[in-house]
Amino acid sequence: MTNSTEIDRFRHFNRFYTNYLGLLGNHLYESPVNLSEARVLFELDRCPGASARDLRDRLGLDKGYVSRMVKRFVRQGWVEERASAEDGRVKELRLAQPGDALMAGLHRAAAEQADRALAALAPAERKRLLDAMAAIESVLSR
Amino acid sequence: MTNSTEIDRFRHFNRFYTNYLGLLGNHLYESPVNLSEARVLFELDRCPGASARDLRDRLGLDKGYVSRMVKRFVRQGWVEERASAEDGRVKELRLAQPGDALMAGLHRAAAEQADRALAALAPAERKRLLDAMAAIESVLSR
DNA sequence: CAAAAAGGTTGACTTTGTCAACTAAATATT
DNA sequence: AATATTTAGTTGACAAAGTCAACCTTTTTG
Repeated sequence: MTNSTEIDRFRHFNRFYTNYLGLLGNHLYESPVNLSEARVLFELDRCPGASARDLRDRLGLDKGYVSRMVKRFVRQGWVEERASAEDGRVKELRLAQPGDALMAGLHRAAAEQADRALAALAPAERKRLLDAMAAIESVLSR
Repeated sequence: MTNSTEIDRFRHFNRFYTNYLGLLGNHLYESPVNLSEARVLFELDRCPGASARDLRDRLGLDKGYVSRMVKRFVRQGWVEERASAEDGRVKELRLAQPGDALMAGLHRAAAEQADRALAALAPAERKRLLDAMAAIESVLSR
């Protein structure tokens, strides 16, 4: 059993950061996609050729939800699908050009927002923040 | 304009932690409340006597959504409301005993989950994680 | 080959969240 | 003091987000 103040600190941060991300995330408004959709597009940007299965595994989304989402993205021309050579059941998904453009816009908006958040900090604090983020990720990604 | 790799690092962490919280948050399943509801109850636990207005300000929720949520909580006996002495429009909200019990259960479940996450780490890593969390919170809460 | 498992689709549905119009109380304006 | 404006909360109607289970097809396993 972990020390209970450690548990409290851990939980406190998670609440804090849930709130913080909620504030940030609201700026995703005025975009044509919601958070889950943005995550899917982002994943396809990062991993062209991923399958719906990959997406739902990596992002923890529902089967039917992803299926419909992808279908809509294809209809909108953002994503294209092509049958996998190895497995006749799966479709490889990748961003089509309009999807790239959309992602570029999302990236730009997100970068501007990140910039605003970081620019408010003194250089030393910014370093402290980014080092701490790297530390967390390094500890938790195992 | 912030250094672009700083922006990338910041955004990278936010994506990473969104995923991480998503994984954690799914354990809130098998609970009778969803994330927003849990946040509201948590806030009432922390700040007895808060108004619906306080809740929607602090948590960024919709007026009508909060109103209905509170109404349901009252019906379920989790929350009690009493008219404010100073302002006839507002109702002071606080957890009733069954709400306290519910919160205790949520706290216990969340603590167990946190414990599982932390117990998987070596003491040195755990310290590194918690220090990093404290650093982030201290930098960002200004 | 037959049976079981896995990827994906679809219809029906629930949950979650939003919007705008409204009531009543408080505050500001003349 | 009377009127206008603003604010807390409520409500109906609705939209968005997400879930569930049945189903078809292809692949894998026994």
